[in-house]
Amino acid sequence: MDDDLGALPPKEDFSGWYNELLWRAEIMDVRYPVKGLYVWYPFGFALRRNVYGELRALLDVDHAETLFPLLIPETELAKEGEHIKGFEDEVYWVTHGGLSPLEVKLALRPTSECAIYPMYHLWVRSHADLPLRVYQIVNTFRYETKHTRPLIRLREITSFKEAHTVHATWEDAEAQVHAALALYRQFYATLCVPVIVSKRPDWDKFPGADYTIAVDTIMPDGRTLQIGTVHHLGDHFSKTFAITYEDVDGEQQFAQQTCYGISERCIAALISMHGDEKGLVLPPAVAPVQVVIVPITIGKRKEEVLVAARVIEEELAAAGLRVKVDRRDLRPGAKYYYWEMRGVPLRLEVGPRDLDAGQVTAVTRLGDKSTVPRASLRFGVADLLARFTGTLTRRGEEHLLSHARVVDTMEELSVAIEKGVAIVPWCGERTCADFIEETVNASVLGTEVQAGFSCAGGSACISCGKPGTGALVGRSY
RNA sequence: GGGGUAGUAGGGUAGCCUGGUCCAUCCUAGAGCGUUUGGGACGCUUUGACGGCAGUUCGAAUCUGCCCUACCCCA
Repeated sequence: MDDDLGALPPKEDFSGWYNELLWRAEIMDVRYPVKGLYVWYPFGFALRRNVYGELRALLDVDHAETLFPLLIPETELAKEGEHIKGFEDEVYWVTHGGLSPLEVKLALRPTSECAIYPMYHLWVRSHADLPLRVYQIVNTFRYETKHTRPLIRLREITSFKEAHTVHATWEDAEAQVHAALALYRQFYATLCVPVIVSKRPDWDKFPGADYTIAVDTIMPDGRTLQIGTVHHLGDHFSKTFAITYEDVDGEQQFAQQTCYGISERCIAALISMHGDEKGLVLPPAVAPVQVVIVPITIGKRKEEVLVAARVIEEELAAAGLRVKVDRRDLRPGAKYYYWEMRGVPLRLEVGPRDLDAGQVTAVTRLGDKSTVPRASLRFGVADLLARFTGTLTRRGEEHLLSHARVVDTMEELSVAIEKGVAIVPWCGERTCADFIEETVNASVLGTEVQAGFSCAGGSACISCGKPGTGALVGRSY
């Protein structure tokens, strides 16, 4: 009766749309009986594997993957005062082994500095050991008290990629900060997710860092989502954990460090940026299924069509594509909706009419329909996928542009903040930031803003009128 | 952090005030059989639940207490 029964809630209702999409597309099952912990469905996990595969490939060029323990003794965690202050409210503690109380409580890592740096103390001996670049992909735990949300605010972050580097000089470490940012830009480019990079205000930096640079994106409702951070740690932790090296002159020096991380929020961003009311829309680079073949089997020619579909599957698989023939006993239309929900970039339809015409019908996830000659199918498919990626990138950039404004009055800022982010001149003083935040009910997210649009604005601080520079203001998740 | 609303089968709902014929109902839900297949097929058969724990009671989805979970609003 009602043709729209299968559609998702409108994307304007972002919360409803997001929650329903996560289970309808089989990304996360939110029914696990502990608050803030969720289950990856196999399909969601396949997506996760592809996304993190891209991240690994970028890191593996000059980082080594490793794995440190989940448990951190209280004695190590408490060493760095500023750091522990930033996390003490949200640490989970292991207090017992069986029925016996532990002599030293063990923390479930909220992040791994205090697990890794005691070992760096042992590993780093000489300038020849530097730079040291290591990363791991692990789960971390934070006792979140605000509303938890799958992939966005979790008590168990299941997919935290954290890199920890050690360098001889502060400048070397700063160069690593820039290298890490370049790497993250490249990562998000493969996901077709546009980003805004900015330097967090001093009061919002990572506990124990010299400074923090963050990567944000803009969600469909205009709120920002922090999807990556890069921290220059200076010698803050190396002094605490005695990470020293012998320089060329034989002198002991404190090392300079950085760390930077990305969590499964990258998948929340990916899903939210591209999805629509039919479901996921995935870039070919990470789609678990890149091409789905739907055989149109009618009556007597059923076998012939199935054979043709299998041959196409083998041909495309041999070309390195993730391809699947949907042989289930369902109407073709039901299969179209099924794969659209799961974001498959390209659907190929093979039926008697296509066989007779020596072609294959191709429909992209965004609904562009064409026919590809059977003889040059490989190239036709590769071309369609490449164009599809280009379209997603362009759409993403347009979304970012249409939700960002450069303004220089409080009135304009109030208006802009209703729909997205704004760049406003700010003098850098905390009191002015507080005033801005209270006036428009948003946050001053950062300075030295880099995005795919001009960030030049007036220079008189929007609050006090003194000289200022462009600051990013928005409401964040 | 403060306030609200709600948890009934895979999903959506009714029932709750007023405890008892309640075998509740709908669905792109599951299983089976058959006919089908160029945008969500149809018929028949069938499966399955009262968030958890305790209490009141002859009897609890319904009343009481605690806990868990989810969603919304405000800071």
